[in-house]
Amino acid sequence: MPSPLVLKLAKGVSLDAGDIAILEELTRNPVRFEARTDLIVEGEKPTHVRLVLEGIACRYKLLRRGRRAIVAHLLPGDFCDLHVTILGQMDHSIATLTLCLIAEIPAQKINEVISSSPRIARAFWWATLVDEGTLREWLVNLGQRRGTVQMAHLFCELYWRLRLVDMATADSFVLPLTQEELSDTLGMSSVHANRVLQQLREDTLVVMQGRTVRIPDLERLQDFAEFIPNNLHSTPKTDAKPANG
Amino acid sequence: MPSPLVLKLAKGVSLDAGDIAILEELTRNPVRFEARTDLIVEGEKPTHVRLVLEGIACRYKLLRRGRRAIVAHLLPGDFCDLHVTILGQMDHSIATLTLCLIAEIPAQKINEVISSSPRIARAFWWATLVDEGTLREWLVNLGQRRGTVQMAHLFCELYWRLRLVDMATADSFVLPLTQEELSDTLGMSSVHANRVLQQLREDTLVVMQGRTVRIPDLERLQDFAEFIPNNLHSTPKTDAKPANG
DNA sequence: CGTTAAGTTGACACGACTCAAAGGCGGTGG
DNA sequence: CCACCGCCTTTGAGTCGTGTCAACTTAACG
Repeated sequence: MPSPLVLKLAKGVSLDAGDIAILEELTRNPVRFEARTDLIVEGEKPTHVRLVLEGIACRYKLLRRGRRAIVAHLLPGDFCDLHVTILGQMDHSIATLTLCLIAEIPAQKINEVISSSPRIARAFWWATLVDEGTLREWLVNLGQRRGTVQMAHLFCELYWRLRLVDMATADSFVLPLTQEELSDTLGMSSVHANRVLQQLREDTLVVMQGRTVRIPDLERLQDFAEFIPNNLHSTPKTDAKPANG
Repeated sequence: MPSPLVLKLAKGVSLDAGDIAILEELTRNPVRFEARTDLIVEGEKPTHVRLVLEGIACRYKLLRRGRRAIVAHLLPGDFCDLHVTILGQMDHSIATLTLCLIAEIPAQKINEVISSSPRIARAFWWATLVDEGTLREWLVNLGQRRGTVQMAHLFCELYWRLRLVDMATADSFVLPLTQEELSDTLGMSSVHANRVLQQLREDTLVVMQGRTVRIPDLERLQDFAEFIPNNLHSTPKTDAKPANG
């Protein structure tokens, strides 16, 4: 079974067998982290490049009055700090949200890999740009939409991103986040997150069974959420059929 | 007089005379664009790499109900679309806000420059990471703070970023943006932006004289705004004295 | 079966949006 | 030099979304 890194990068850049072998090699000997564990804390200087193989992690910042802002979700196949070694110190922290398997790759190893294959170098750039695009999408979401639409948009994004690494079925995915964690990413109170979720369920835009989120009508949810799949740069351009069902 | 690109990059990475000459070369023959002109529109595929030399531009997305979300301010020294040629198409548009001088650099030229000097390559990476950090900072600003604090935070950011390219004095800078443009970046109505500005002036956190913003007490404004200069990765680490007064 | 974390509910306060209209300011042309 | 015009800024009033506080219910786990 291919690593999520290969699954993801292959959707943006075409890789040959040699590239894939090199990438798989990077993900050997992952380290296991319990849920809610800091991987690196604001102010530290990262020494390794980290890569999520299993589970969900997040970038976050702590603010006054005990508030926490989650500024990114790190899913399988996502780098935590590719090239951040260039900056003096972390401007945010990274923590696991669920139980995670993380590959820890020496920064030097990354540089070797980049110079060994221009396709891999390109793939890493692509991943960086996709992350940046996601960040802009979040910015629009937080700035311009109200609670229910925000939450719906987040669900659409998670659906497609998880789908990209074969972690979602055609109409559902597992979401192991608490309402408080959702509220920290959308910048709303957890009470309001709860009410927003109730609203979405009442309108049957989503159906929640335990920790799995089912989307009865993806078109309808995406329309409600003003969600444009293209902006993730990794979703099908014309139809909604993913590469690996 | 050095180009803003050199001024900016030199604060993150040490460059030698040869690097500087190469960078200056990139900024020859800029093109002039009137205020409120689209440079590139969502969906297009960029052919050139653009660089702001004078004026202020922005990244933006158009949304339903005629709303516009500004997701980044592009100041002198900022790249518009470094490496975005890797992605299929633009997921946002770029437009000037004021009269601008823009350098248009063939993508191939960028690649040549990067391979000619590892220091320049590093400097470009650094700039990309700084942009990403700014994006995260905006995310926190939009998600977690209320109107007046948001606006104060934006002013702090603009102050330091303009200072970086010698476009701000010790306690003031020129802000040629309308209240509507400010409101589009902070995700609030222009009416509310107006009231928020009145509040800041009443508290003498800022003094506005025409288009110049004066900050009587930077410490006080930054404290009010929860602004942490370090997060721009380009401001002094310990004291608040900039490199070029 | 007790304990703890997560989810749910209600009441109230306030920030922010909307609509609508009036005032200021800088341009342009007569 | 003044009148006009358009764009930006400012104001007011009413509505609605969201935050806060506090208590209660449910689920998870040993």
